[in-house]
Amino acid sequence: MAKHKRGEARREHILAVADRLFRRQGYTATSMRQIAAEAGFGAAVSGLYNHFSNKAAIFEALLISRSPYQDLFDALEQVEGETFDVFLRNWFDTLWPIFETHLDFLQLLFIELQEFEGKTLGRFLGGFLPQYVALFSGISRMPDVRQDLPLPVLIRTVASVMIGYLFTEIIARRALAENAPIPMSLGDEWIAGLVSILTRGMSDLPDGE
Amino acid sequence: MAKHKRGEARREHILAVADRLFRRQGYTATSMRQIAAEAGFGAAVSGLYNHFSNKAAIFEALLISRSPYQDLFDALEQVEGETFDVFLRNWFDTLWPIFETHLDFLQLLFIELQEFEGKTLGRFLGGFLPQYVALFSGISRMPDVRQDLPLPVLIRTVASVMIGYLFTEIIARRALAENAPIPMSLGDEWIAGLVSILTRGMSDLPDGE
DNA sequence: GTCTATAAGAGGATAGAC
DNA sequence: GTCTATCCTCTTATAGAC
Repeated sequence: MAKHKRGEARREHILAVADRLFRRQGYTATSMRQIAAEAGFGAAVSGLYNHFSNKAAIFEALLISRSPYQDLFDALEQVEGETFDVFLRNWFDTLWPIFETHLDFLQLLFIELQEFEGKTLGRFLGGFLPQYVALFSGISRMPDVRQDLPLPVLIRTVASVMIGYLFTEIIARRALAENAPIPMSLGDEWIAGLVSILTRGMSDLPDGE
Repeated sequence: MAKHKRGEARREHILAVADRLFRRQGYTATSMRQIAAEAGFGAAVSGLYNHFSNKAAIFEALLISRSPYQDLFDALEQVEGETFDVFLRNWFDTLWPIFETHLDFLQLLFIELQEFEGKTLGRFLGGFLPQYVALFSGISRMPDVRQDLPLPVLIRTVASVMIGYLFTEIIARRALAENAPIPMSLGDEWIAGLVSILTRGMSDLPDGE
C-alpha cells in the first residue's frame, strides 16, 4: 500500500513535470529524456516507461487529469435566472472561476490542437457544446433578450468573449510580460465590465450599472 | 535576371510549402526533409540550404512575409467616426477584412508563441498595441460612450471579441468540422451582430438596429 | 543550383543486470 | 522500481562531385 502510494505520487510528479514542459515548449519539442531528468530519474529514461507506455500516453493522461469537463458539465446545469441579465450574470459567476483556474488546461488544448489535430478538443467540445447551445436556446426566448439577432450570434459572441478574454490573459502573461500598455491587474473589474457590456448589448433594457 | 526570378519563385515556393506544413503539424514536428520533398527537391535536402541558412530562418522569413503588420498599421490611421457607434462600425469594417484574410498568419503566431516563447508575438504586439490604446483613449471621451467602465475594460473587451471570434473560426474549421451544433455559415451576419452587441453594450444609446 | 553521401547527434523506446 | 547500455530511426546540417 505504501509502495502503491509512492507509485501514485511519482506518477503525479511525472505529470506535473510534463505539464510544465509541454506548456512551455510544446509536445514535440519536449523529450522523454528531459522529462526523466527533471522528474528525478537522472539519466534513467526507462524509469518513465514503468509509469507510462509511451510519450503520447503521458500527454493523454495529462489531458484527462487536468480536464475540467465534469466541473463544467455540472456547473452548466446550475446556471439559471428569471431574466436574461440575471442569467448572464449567473453564467459568468458560475463558469468563470472554472475557466480561470484551468488556464493551464487551455494551453494543453492549444498544444493538442496543434500537434494532435484537435481530436481531444473536438471530443471535449462535442460533449460540451450541445448542452451550451440548448441552454441558450431556452434563454433566447426570455422577454428582455433582443430578438433581432440570430441565436447563433448570441451563442458565439458569448463564447468568443470568454475565449478571447482567456487568450489575452495567456498572451499577457507570456508575450507581454511587463510591457503591456494597459494595466492588466484590474481584478474583478474585468469580469464585471465585460458582463455589463454583454448584458446591455444583448438585451432590450439598459443593465442598470 | 531570369535566373534570379526563378530563384525568387523557388524561395516563395519553399515558404508556401513550409507555411502549410508548419501550420498543420507545428514547427518541431516538421522536418527539413519533409519540406524539401514537398517543395520538389526530392531527397536533396541540401537544396533548401541554398535559399535559407537553417530551419529557423525559414520560419522567420515566413513570419515576415505573411505579416499584416503594415496593413494593420495603415488601417488604424484611417479609422475614424464622429460618434462612438460610427467609429466602432468603421473599426470593424476596416480591421476585420485584414484579420480574416490573415487567419494563416495568426496560426503562425500561435506556433511561435508555443515553440519560440512568443518573442515575435511580443514584438508584433509591442508595435501595434500602443497605437490601438491611443486610438481608444481618444474615443473613450466621446459623448455617447459609457463613462462607468474603465478604459482598459473597453480596450480589452474589443480585443477579446476579435481574438475570440477568430479563434472560434479556427477551431470550427479544424476541431469541429461538420459536427458543429450551430450553423457556422452566417456570413456577414456574424460581424453585423457582433458589432451591434458591442456598440449597444458600450454606449449610452441604443444602436438603432 | 542539384544531388549523393555522410557527419554528428538527438529522438523514442527497450533489454537486462541489479 | 532503478540504472546502464544500447538499438534504430530520424534530425539538422555540411562536404564535395557534377
